[in-house]
Amino acid sequence: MGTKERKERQKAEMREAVLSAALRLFSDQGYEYVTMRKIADEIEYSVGTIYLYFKDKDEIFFELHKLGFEEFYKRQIAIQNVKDPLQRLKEHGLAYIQFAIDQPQYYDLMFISRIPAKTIKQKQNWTSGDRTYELLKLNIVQAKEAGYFKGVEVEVAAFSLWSFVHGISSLFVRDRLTTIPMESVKSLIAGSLSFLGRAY
Amino acid sequence: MGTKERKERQKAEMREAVLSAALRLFSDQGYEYVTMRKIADEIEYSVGTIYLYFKDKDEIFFELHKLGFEEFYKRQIAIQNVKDPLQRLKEHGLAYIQFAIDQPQYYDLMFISRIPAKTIKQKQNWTSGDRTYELLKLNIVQAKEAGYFKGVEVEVAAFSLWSFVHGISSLFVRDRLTTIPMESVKSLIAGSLSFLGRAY
DNA sequence: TCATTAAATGAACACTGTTTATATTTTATA
DNA sequence: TATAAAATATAAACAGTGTTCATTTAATGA
Repeated sequence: MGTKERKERQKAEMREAVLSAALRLFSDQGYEYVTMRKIADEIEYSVGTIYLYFKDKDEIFFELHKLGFEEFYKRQIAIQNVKDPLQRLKEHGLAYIQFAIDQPQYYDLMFISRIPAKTIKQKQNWTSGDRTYELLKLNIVQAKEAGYFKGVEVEVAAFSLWSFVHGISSLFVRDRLTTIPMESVKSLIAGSLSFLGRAY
Repeated sequence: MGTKERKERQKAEMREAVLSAALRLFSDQGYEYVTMRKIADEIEYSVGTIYLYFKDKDEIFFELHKLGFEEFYKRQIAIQNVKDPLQRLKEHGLAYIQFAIDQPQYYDLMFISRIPAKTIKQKQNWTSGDRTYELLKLNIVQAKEAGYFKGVEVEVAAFSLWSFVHGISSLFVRDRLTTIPMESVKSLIAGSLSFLGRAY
């Protein structure tokens, strides 16, 4: 009598197949090149079928969004073994920017793309993002305990650091640094992180 | 025999009308809501006519891009009368962010929107942007002369400051700060600029 | 076996930017 | 001034987009 369970499993598999196809297209060419018909072709189903498993394209968008944040969080956690609080904070920033460089499409989706109006209201969606932000704040608190960030509120420091790395990342991802050769960009980024360190 | 001149004037007027309609739609709803047909409706011509005056939609995009940079540059210049080099630099940053808050659609177009592939190669396009960047570097040099930014390369400082204000601006423009009430955002921005000042 | 339910389809809708054959208007010349 | 030539404007068409829906096909349980 496990037909119900099997059906649910099949439904999950179908969703998985759609997402995996979307991800494949997405990683290759970026989000705007992912069309419903291309996904349908990829999984060898008709367009209409996708709409039996996903409300609309935005729902697929949001699932990718979630996947991106999971990968992102993993990378940030991996940095937590660095002992020195200051060094850890720097690695944190570096890992942030490196993610944007390695996975520009994901970074775009997560931090730059216009968020569908419907999605905004669901706060729950951002928990994966909040998680990393909490991690950043924790690292700042620990740096404070080690004597840094004297007289700076944690909220202000966190906002500043986020803005900074996001600024660099988004300029890179949206091709505003193309006049600068890639090598120079790397040394500029390194220099900038050092410069920001003076404010700690 | 002034028919040639008149024709040229009429051509310019038509381009002007198209741009002004595009700008109107654009300022109201943002770039993605500007369609060729809506522009045509607005100026009471058929769609095809627009293509006699503009190669494609990107050309209209780029004209708006230029207009935005002009307004942007004006604002930056207006700040140059501030005497104290440090204060001037801060006002510079504030003016930058304020532009993004006042004219989010323009800011988006200038610093966030994907640049059409064709446009990238025309370096000349970015002169208006370069102009402001040169102004920033000049202000940094002058701050250096006043004893700030010791041991920091001008290029690094300029890149850092730009990344910072762009980070804030683009998070704001692309709705990544919606969980924070607007009042808090303002004080966060003020706090951040002060925090960054510690690195000077 | 067969009626009922679920799943999949492909055509259609309304929209997008762009092209093009056709029609209209303006210009210059005979 | 009449007319051929050139410039300008138009509407329809093309290929693409996300989405919907009547219809067909497949799976289910009595």
